[in-house]
This record gives sequence, C-alpha cells and structure tokens, in this order.
Amino acid sequence: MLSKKSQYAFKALTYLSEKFNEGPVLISEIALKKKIPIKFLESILLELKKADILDSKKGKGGGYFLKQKPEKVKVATVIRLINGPIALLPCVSLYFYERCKNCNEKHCGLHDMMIEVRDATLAVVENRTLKDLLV
Amino acid sequence: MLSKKSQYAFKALTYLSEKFNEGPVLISEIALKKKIPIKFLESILLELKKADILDSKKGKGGGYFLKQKPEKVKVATVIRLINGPIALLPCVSLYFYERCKNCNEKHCGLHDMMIEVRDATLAVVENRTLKDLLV
DNA sequence: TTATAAGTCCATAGAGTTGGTAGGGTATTT
DNA sequence: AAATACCCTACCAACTCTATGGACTTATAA
Repeated sequence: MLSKKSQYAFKALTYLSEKFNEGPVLISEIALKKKIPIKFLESILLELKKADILDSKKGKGGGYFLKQKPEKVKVATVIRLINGPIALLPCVSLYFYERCKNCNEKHCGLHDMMIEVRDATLAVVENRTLKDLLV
Repeated sequence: MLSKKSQYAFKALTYLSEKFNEGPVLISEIALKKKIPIKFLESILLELKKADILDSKKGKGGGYFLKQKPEKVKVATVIRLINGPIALLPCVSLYFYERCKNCNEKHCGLHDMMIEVRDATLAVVENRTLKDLLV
C-alpha cells in the first residue's frame, strides 16, 4: 500500500498541476483545499523540491510551484521518492536492489513471479505522468 | 513491499509444498532449513493454520503440513492473509475497501490508475499457486 | 499404566522503525 | 515590517520483528 504521505504528495502535485504557470501557490492553500495537515505537507513539499520536482519562492507572494511541466513528471518517480521501492521484494527491485540471502535467485519461483508483478506495475506507473492524474 | 513475515511465510509454504504428503514437518526443521527465527515462524504457521491453509499435529511425531494440495493455495490468498491489501490504495482494494475521503472516486485520475495497477498485479497473483513457486 | 520426551500452542514483552502530528524559531523576499 | 518558505526538535501511536517462558497434547518406551 502507498503510505498516507504518498497520497498527500499526489494530491498536492495534482493541485499544483492544475495551477501550473499561475505562479507560486501557498502551502496553506494546498493544505486547505486538499485537506492535508499543514506541517506534514510542508515537509513533503520540501522533499519534492529537493528532488527537483518542485521549486519555491520565499517571502510575500511566495509559495510552491512545479519546476517542470506536469507531463514531464512520471508517477513512478514520485512513488520511488516518497514511498520507496515499487517491487514487492528487494531482490527484484531495480532501484532498491538487495541480494536475497538464503535464496538462490536463479531457482526461486517467488523471485520469478515477483518480477512479473513488478513489470506489470511498471508498465503502468512508468508511462503515466502528473498530467494523466488530471481528469 | 512484502513484509519479512510474508517472505518467511512463502519460504515455509514452499518447503511444506516440497514435503507434501510426507507427513508432519517440525517447526524447527523448517526454521533451520529456511533460516527463519523459530519463534517468529511458530506464530506465522499458527496463523496459516487458523486460515485453514495448514494443519498440524501435536505431540511426538507431530508438526505442520499443508491441508490442501499445493496447487489449491493461491499466492493472492497468502499475501492478503499475512501482508494485507494487494491494491496500493484502500479506495481500490477489493478485500480491504475503504472510501476515499475528500476525493471523488468518479473523477480521480489516481484512483483510475491504481485500479489498473491492481488488476495487473491480480492477473499474476490470483493465477499462481504454491505449486508454481517450486522450480 | 505410567513416565517421559517431543511437539504444538499461547501470552507477553521489548527494541526498533515508521507514520503522522505539533511547536517554535530562522532566513529570505517584498 | 510583514509574509512566507525553511528547518529543528520532540512526541505519540502503530507496526515489525524477535525472544522468553510456560501450558497443553501426544506417542512411545518402560
């Protein structure tokens, strides 16, 4: 399951996608409109900024805004950043790989199956962007 | 990601599948062969028993064994039991559904996408059994 | 028939991690 | 000076993983 943090991130990003090219948006505005605890949202936005997905402006008239066009930000990127691995096992993860101890990957049915699951999931999330989340 | 508990469950179940129809297998034997902390394994097996996947025999010569044929036990069942929801969001889960607050499911791009992911995953895990985990 | 060893069953507890909330102060821009 | 993002710290609840100790059950040997 995606963490609450991830769900909040997607809500905020969708909101910012709608407001793309309309200048900085206040944290408080996003929090209010999307019903997200403001302090928690603050940390999420900061994290997204550090990952170069968002940018911000301080002071009066400041706020957060998308650094790139919504169609440039892949869903998979956001999940990996905020939620972690997409694969169900470390031994089949592309970005968070860890070797299986006590299990030969060459002859492991679970391993093989989880690769299938991973690829099926990636087929979706690697090909969707923030733009696709707007309806 | 699947919890360690789930990974242990699958390792144990695979072991018991190999030994299907050979009588009860000791917890300690499974723990040793699959390198699983024995007490933790104990509770996992008990849970699997309560879910009617395993059965056990007490006393000397006792142990655990599969209650049904390996090909009768779906991977999806085990995941749901030990790990929880397969879907990435509660609002798209079939067995653990919860309504999304502050989000209209009819017009939610995230919702629609997560249904796709769920179905892609289910297509794999609903059609694989313990038998498929043996190589 | 009884004792004993071999097992599962079960309650509890604790350390560690993660998720989520909150307060308050600092730096920067207008 | 006011508005705003930035950042640090602390806290609580829940979950994960592991370990301990014992209660109950059964097969087998004496």
